[in-house]
Amino acid sequence: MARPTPISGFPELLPEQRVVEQHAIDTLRRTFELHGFAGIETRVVEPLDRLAKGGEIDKEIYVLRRLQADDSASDAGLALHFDLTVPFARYVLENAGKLEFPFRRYQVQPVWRGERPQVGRYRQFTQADIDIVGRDELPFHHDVEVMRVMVEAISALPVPPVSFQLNNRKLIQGFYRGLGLTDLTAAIRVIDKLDKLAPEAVAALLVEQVGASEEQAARCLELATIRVGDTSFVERVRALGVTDELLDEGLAELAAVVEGCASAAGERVTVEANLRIARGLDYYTGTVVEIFMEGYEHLKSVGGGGRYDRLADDGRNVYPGVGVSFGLTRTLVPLIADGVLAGSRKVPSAVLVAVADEETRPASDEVARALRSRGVPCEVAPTAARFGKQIRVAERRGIPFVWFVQDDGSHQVKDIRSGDQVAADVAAWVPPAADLRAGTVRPG
RNA sequence: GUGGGUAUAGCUCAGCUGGUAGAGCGCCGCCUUGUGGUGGCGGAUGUCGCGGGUUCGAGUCCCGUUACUCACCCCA
Repeated sequence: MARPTPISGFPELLPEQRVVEQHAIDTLRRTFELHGFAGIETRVVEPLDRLAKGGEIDKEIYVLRRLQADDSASDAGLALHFDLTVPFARYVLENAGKLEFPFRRYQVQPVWRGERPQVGRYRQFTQADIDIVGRDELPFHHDVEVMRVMVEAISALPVPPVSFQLNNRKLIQGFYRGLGLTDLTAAIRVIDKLDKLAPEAVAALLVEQVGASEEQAARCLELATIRVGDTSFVERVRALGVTDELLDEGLAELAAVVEGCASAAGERVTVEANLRIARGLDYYTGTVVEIFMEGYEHLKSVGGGGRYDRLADDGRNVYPGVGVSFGLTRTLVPLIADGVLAGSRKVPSAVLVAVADEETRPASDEVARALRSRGVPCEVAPTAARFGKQIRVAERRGIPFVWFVQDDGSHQVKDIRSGDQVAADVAAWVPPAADLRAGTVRPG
């Protein structure tokens, strides 16, 4: 059979690359759990009518169908989830009686979208989400909290610096209302084009499509170009002379989030108020965030999220939520491809136990057993080849140590990077902590 | 969904106006008979994406097809 070819948009990693992803997941999980977020995993399918809400994303949904399905099949109308928020909202409703609110959870799972793949854009990709959801109400301080947790989580990853660009929908909405603009959605859509169009062109569109006066359009642009790393945006917005209650509320909230995240931020993660960030999705009602990675701005955001006052609604209760999503695949796959990140070795083993000849393989097996009993990952040489070849087996796999059982029954362990070989006690030897497990390295 | 590019060894690629396929790296062996890496010598490997056409002859030209890839759209 001819060699199979990859399927575009469905990335697969080699073992030494998977190490990077696994390490990132472990790191995120540690931070999430430190903050009391519970891990859940939802099924990968949802009823199609729950996923399809009339958005453009609809046509990107993969539906599930049995090859021999007839119309009455019970799996008719199932589809793969395209994010983790919709399944989570459903999960909350389904288990509302068994969950404690406010409920905080993290979730790291693949999602599927039938888009045309490109760099950083896949049809199957893994997201890491954290959300906090309340019943009927969710105090604002959770907005600050959830952003802080993600700032901390990403800070612990060995990725290039990332930037949290924060805004608040109340601020935008209040500003536009105070300005006298009515079609908020249209205005946001036009402002979003600042990426591609010159400010003058955007202003023209505001006049044409949103019905703004030239004066109003100018004000909108002034707002949209405010971008600062502290709370000084409050004064700058006020200076624009628009007054509105909702605007005040939005300003206060955004200031609180920016300030709250500042102490968690550092060299690896910066936080800014960027008043042109809106996010396309309609369900955001307050805090919004988009995350960008330095040197990888062409990927667009590597994460995003915000506040949604109606995450879920069962008719009796509403469940407001606030959350952030981090695109693991989008972040990691390009970094791995560029050689920015790599696995430290191809196998978990820290030690290869050499085999002198097949008659003494049991002695080598015994060494491995002893090492494993102390938590040292190791494997026994596949063949009793010349020692030079056995060392090469280790070298190819990136295994740092080779263990030899001498003819007289004594033991030696060799660090094949330095060539140093020393006597070792099979009942006590452990590798340096840095060599114990495969990890992520930055070759560049 | 729309438009462009590409497809040759494990990898990166060369192969001119058509004449039975190459390099570098990697891999294997030996120099080196129980200790790798450097060096020297030797060696193996391809349905040239797939199908059809033109031709005495196609990796090369034409048509089709599939896959990958880039851009638009949109998003993590």
